[in-house]
Amino acid sequence: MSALPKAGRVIDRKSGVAVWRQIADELRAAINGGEFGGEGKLPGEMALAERFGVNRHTVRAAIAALASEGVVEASPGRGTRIIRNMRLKVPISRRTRFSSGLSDQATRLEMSFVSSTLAPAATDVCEALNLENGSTCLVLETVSLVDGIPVSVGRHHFPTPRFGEIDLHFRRERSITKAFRACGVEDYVRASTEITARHADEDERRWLKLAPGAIVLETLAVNNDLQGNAIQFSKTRFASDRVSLRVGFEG
Amino acid sequence: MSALPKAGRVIDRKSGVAVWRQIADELRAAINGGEFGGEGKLPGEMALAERFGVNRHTVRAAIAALASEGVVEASPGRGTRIIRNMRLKVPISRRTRFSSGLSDQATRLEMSFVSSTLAPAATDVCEALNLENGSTCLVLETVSLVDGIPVSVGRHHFPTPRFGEIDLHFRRERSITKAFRACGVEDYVRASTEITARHADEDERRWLKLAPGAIVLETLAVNNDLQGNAIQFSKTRFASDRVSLRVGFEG
DNA sequence: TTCCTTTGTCTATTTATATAGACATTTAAA
DNA sequence: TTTAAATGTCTATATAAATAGACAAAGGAA
Repeated sequence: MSALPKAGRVIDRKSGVAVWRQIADELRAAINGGEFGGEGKLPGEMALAERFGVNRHTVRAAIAALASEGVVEASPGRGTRIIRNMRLKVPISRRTRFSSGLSDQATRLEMSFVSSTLAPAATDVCEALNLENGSTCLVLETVSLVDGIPVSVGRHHFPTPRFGEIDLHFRRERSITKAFRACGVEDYVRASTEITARHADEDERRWLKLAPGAIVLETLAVNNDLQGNAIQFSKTRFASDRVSLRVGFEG
Repeated sequence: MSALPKAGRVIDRKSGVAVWRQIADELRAAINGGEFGGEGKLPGEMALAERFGVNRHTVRAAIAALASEGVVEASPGRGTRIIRNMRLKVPISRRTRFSSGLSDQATRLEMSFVSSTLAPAATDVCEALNLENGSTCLVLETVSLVDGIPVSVGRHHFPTPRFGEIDLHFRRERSITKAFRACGVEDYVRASTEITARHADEDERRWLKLAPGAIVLETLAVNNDLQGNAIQFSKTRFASDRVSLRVGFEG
């Protein structure tokens, strides 16, 4: 829609967002978009300052933020190298489990246990799971790491008494699919998923090691067993600059 | 995960995001989450200042930002009323068209024409549509309005020569489904969708009337005709605080 | 080596953000 | 009408962000 080439200044100075942070976000997006992929390093600070129409020191602040995220590494004389530039494609389809669709994109996949609680579920959870209002659910909280980098935090609700001890199985197996199997559920399918985006809150920033102001993609999903009973309600929040959600309808 | 009640201060002062903007985003999220739904108005400025641990003037800056977005309206003596608090649920399923899944949530649905262009398509578009690299596509740009509020901007690619004049049909019908029908496509299905989130750029802010720093949900979708030929590649960007994407697998 | 480029560090100045307090204005309720 | 509670508007001050310039230090290439 814009007639200008992308060299123009895309900085908004009345937004309540510091210029260095806007530049850091632009650069992160450009890196993830592969703009500097060939060389593997950023243009010089002076060149970036000219490109964004700001002072060199402002660019330095942006680069410092990216360096503290582990995205780039600067060294005098050599320039600023790009460390991480891939965005994981997370499949969202009728039958995808966490690990199966990712194994070709990463070498090390973990789903770690954070906590588990037995508590009455909120109204929306009960509705999603077709439970009577106030029913007790087992709530399991997890963090998923890909090659050691946290990509998502999940809060999973399971109806009791059927899955009242699924957390024990999960802690042993580190897999929800296997934990289900240990509870007698051979297979399950995704019934629905709702996706929103917003700024990460304090807890999400801590678990996902996100910079303040970062964005999370939140998915609300319901899984059914093969008899059509709702067996899991999950709220998963992905670090949006590390993933893209890939929705497929083939399965 | 946090043990504190939500009254605690969630403001990050080294984030590069102004405190008033953080508060505005928190309040918008709280409004959309229905926290003040019962009364239909915000707590007083002093109460909010105490809740966030900031000065009253900082809260005022946040409320001014929300007022300019049309989310709230303040008047002396009466307080700050909430104007808009609903988040549209946009269905993403195998067979959903823009208007069909939304008609029960809004009274007025429009899809307006912005521009159309005939041009060689980029590599990723050609791949998605199974075209030879550099093939010419018809590019249609649209804005979708729900009850007069813009919720998404779309850029749709159609292969030529088959759909070289679909823009004319769209301008007459204001519906992609009907425009397809005029081109001899009786029905079509969603083949894949990829979803990401990021900050809105200048053009998106203008078309969607978004505040600086706002978030958009971006979907990349491919539609096939019933013979399995890719006939449409669409990039749609939704104002994230006005919608949630509802993925369903029933159809 | 020498030269040039690149990042790192310092000082200084200007502008934007945030806090603090005082007081006016509007509205609804006692 | 009186009172209380709410937003609106001003002044003043402290802190953070951004700009500007100068020079040091490290790395790569001729």
